[in-house]
Amino acid sequence: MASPAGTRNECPIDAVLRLLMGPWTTYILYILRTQGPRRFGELKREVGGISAKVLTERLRMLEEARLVHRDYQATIPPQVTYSLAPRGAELNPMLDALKDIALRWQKEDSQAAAKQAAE
Amino acid sequence: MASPAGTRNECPIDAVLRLLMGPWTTYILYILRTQGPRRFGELKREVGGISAKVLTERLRMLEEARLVHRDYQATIPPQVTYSLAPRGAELNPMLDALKDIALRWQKEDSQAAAKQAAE
DNA sequence: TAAAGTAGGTACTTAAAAGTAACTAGTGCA
DNA sequence: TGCACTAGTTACTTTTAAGTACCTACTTTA
Repeated sequence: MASPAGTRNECPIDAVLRLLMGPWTTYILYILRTQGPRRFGELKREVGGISAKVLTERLRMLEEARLVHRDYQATIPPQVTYSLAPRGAELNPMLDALKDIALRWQKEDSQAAAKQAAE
Repeated sequence: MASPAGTRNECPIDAVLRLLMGPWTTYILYILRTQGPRRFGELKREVGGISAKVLTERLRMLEEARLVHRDYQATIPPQVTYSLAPRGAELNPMLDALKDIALRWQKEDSQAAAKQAAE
């Protein structure tokens, strides 16, 4: 990935998009947003299909970016709970706006496809 | 990329994010948004560092998603002009909101880093 | 005559990301 | 006794995306 200095490397929009882009990421945030705090195992089951490795990677990245908060209880067995941090909640209006657009486009496209099929 | 059916494959937010996520994509849209319609070669020079292959890929993808409009004039040499389509403009409020958040976080983080260094 | 510009396409290589499987420690349970 | 549970980690393999380099046809310009 060349991306010479002075172009997109310093673009703050890209920095945020890079957090959201990988597979599963928005889905993880969606679950924490709508279902509330979740433990590692619950999250893994609810996301469905994600490996422990990738889930850990995503959570570590989101934690480092302070979108998600990690609460570790050193009980036996250990209990780790993830929740949406304030910064994660700041994304909500943006994600809602994005969802509106995405749903509208999806609807438009399926209507166009149906019209196409009827002709 | 496993992503079993019924999870993120059908998530419309992910469908839109997948359009924006690759390197260069938001930068291409940014140029069309702020500088207006641009020809292929101009775009390539202004993005700076992108290869013709990847620029073509991105433009084809954005065209297929109807975010960008491609105007081909079969002159010699051919003249191809790309412009932001209505759908591309629909993203503007969302991208502006994202930019606000991204700039705020960047500022917060650099202030925190400066404070850290001063201690 | 040869280079440069037009808008790409094609083949090949490389690097990053994702997936898979096995492993950890300590306890509860059958 | 041995498996399952907790929340991961590690090593290895595969897939995907991106980068590099070279090619096209036709014209203008030096």
